[in-house]
Amino acid sequence: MPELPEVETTRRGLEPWLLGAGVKAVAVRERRLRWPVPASLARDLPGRTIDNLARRAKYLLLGADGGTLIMHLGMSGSLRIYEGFRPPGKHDHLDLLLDNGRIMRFNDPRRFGAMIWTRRDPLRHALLAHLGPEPLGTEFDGDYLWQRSQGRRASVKTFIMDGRIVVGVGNIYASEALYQAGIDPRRAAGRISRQRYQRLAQVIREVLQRSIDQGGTTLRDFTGSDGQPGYFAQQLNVYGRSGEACRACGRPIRQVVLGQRSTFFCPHCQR
DNA sequence: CCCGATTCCTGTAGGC
DNA sequence: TGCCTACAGGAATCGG
Repeated sequence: MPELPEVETTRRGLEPWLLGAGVKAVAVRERRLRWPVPASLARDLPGRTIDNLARRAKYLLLGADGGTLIMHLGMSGSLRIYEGFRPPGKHDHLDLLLDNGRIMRFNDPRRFGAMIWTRRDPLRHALLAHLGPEPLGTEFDGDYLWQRSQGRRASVKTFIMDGRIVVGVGNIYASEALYQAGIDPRRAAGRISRQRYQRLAQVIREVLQRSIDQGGTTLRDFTGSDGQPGYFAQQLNVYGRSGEACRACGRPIRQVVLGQRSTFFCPHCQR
């Protein structure tokens, strides 16, 4: 499931093929994604040249002559580059046909992904306007987290997964970061010291950066834009390891549900 | 504002 | 082996 490292891996993989390419056509085979794919996309995008591929949170922003295709991979989406014609397979919902002979193809079995076309500043789009800071950016640090946590009674895990607080920390990395920081994920966000938030902010950055360096996490089916899996799964300490031994203390990893999401932690190492 | 529950969807895993 | 059900999750949205 694509979290920030997987989206960044995809961005880096796509960028060299897309920058400078002209869009010849858009083929939409399935409009029913998270929101309906707008008909204006197939009209407005062809004829434009792609001049930017940025990431904000888990959104990819494909800029073309002042317009932007806002893309989200949802939880099962992937974007790949193919050379020349290739028959579309199941769940291949959308193609951009490029004038360099390549195709950018969006595949998304669960259709939680999104393709949105805007001619305005994408950062002002309702979906992006109220997002919190990037975890790898300069605004994000322990003091910021601690400030925002004051008075909050929801669990710290739910807190760091809230995109209005900080973006890009999904279910896997939330469990991993809290393990690294030694914090019980069930603890109320507002009852954690400033000092521990310093540590938490630091490990959030570290775990995301390390995963990007490994090409992301492939649990089941994530592949980068070249079809290669990511290798970070081998470094997961708690996620998906319910009942297995904690790598630090040997006691069994526990699984609970927080905010309707499975949560993994070591009750001994995390308090 | 804050917070938890519900919702979208399909592939896969587990039970029988 | 095959059928059926439960579960997984990003994040918008709703209800309290």
